[in-house]
Amino acid sequence: MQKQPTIRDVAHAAGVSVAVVSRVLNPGSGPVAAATRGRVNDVMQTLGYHPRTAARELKHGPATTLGLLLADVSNPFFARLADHVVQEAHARGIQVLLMTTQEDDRLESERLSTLIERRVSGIIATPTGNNLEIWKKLQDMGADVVFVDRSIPSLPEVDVVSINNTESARAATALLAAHGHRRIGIISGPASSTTGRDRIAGHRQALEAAGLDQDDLLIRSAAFRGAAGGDAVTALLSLEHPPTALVVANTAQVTTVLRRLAHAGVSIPDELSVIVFEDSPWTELMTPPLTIVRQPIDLLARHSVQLALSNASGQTSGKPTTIRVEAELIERSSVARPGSK
Amino acid sequence: MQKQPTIRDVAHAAGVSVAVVSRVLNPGSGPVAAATRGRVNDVMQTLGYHPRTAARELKHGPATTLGLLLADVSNPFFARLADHVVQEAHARGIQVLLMTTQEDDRLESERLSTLIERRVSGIIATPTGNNLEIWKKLQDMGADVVFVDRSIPSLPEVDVVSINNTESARAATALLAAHGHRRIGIISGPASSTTGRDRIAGHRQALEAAGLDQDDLLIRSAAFRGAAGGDAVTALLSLEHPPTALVVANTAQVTTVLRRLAHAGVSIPDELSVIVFEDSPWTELMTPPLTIVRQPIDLLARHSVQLALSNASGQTSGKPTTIRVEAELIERSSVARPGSK
DNA sequence: CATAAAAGTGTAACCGGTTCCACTCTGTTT
DNA sequence: AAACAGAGTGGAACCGGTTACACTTTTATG
Repeated sequence: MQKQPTIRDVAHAAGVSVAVVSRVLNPGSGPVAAATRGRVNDVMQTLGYHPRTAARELKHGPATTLGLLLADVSNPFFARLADHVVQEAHARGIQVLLMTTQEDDRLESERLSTLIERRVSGIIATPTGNNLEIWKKLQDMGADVVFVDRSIPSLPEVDVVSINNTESARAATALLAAHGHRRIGIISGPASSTTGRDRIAGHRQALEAAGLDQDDLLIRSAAFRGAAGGDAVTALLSLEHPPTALVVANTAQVTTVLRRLAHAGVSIPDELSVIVFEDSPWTELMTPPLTIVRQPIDLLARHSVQLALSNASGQTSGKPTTIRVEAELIERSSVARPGSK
Repeated sequence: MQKQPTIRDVAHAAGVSVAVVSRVLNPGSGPVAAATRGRVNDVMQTLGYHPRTAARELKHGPATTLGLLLADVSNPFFARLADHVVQEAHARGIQVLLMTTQEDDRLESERLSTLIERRVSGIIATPTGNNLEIWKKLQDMGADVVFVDRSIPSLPEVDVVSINNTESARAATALLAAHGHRRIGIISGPASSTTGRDRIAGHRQALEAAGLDQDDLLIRSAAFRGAAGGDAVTALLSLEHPPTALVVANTAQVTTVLRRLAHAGVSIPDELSVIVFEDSPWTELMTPPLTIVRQPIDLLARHSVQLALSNASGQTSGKPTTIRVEAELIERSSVARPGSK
């Protein structure tokens, strides 16, 4: 990497002071004669000058970088979220530092340290649920943290953008109940996650509204990573009274669940009706096409970026904002009446 | 964001000079008495001190940030690539600035400017194919550019990591030929992309080796974005002599192709044998499970990061490196003998 | 025990921008 | 004609780290 020209090189070559060059660089920061501006611009062009972000950021904090801290990006849900966040940020001239936690507390805390050292203007994160002290510290430092998808109840001061998990799960289970199912299973996220808990709560609401028994054996919490979804399926199928319908409310485990069902030779929807929380184009290509809960990822992203940046620009309303967007239940063909087997 | 403590605050509180604090911060940069080190560390702890990356980067270039410039991250292929790149980078203490081009030259050039201004230590990119001058300039600046997945032939000086596209497509088409297919179609990426061209070349090699006619009507180039894949399917199906087998060599268009086939009521593999370049878990869940070409994304990522960083550390071998990893053809059930209809 | 070598520490310059303030030079107002 | 506003510019301090160098104190060596 050979030496790049600095602002002083440009100033010298253009026969002006660095202050003038800086003003050319930041229109509105002071007056510059049109002729001078032209000359400076020409020099910058021929010298191939690019101002260094690092130097600029030394003065003021970087209002130009956003930290995006996700569990992982292999999961298409997070991938699409990342894509939209990046686009929203770029549209505002902001760059995104992407980090992943692999759902691991220790990694999460390391990533957070890095973000603190970078003095990023905002952080959008799917928290693992631990590292409470660090999140609190970040808040005290005045960092603009937004939790997306999940949240941490013991940190009520943080802005949150998520889908209405309770309602989505309620609607899914209600649909199955309406088809006449009386034993409806659910495989949700870990109980330590708000998404996991909220979806189970919604499920229970629907059961109660339909006047159905609440059999805790039909409620399974599976970790986000690994093959926990498959194991939950096996457990459900080997029950004395297995479910006739299943809500897969853990997006990260949908494919492992379906694989296990296929291996077990369970036919959908004849033997088992299925609704999945997942919006991949593949769900429609399955045989039968799957009934899904679609999460409006673009909205999640837009609101998150907006919150992270509006806070940064000092519009601290004081109260933390919680935005809950509605998911959409899309009926296809994986739900039928029970007992058609 | 309230005022954060600086190195001078720490120095003052610990009763030492900033030089000592800096040495504590960077072990190996000079001697510090054990007692002093302890005291300084304690002070940093209680003050909640975090050194600012921006200040550190002012001195030397940032050997700590990598630019990752992808088409988009909605595409699971790029998403998994991003995931692995981030993990590899984190393992080396490097952060990743994620940017997307949406396959748009103008956006690409904007992103590149940003990366130049940040003086990132390396760039891993899937180039759109344009912006030749900027890439060249980056090279002249001594930036460490690595093209991954695709490349630009007129920039032979850049390191490239990709799969062996020609061989992968050849193997796919050869498998279909071995099953007795004589009219084999291919839907590949745009002719402007190396992946698109190379896969078509491999396809032609296989046809020739099998002694089959080369009917250009069976060779379709579809853009990466939009629904071009579906349209290509329609075109192929409405041919006077439609193909009996199809290679979908454009990962971004696999689902649009399959959707169109489903809508057209084409049954796989009875009416049409299919091989897709795609490694989603969903391919195995389809009816029938799809025969696929699996791309070793982890290897692509590992090699890219390695190249981007090894160059950065001054091990410029002089000659550009090209690493080609082999894809794996995984036979499942979407290929059968023709005419079983 | 003399003396060289090494350990421990502090001062100040530097990285490359931004910005406050002083200054000059027009053109305008009374 | 004096007073003044404001455009245009430059000098120098500053942001928060790193580091070359000078200096003092220990420790090792013959």
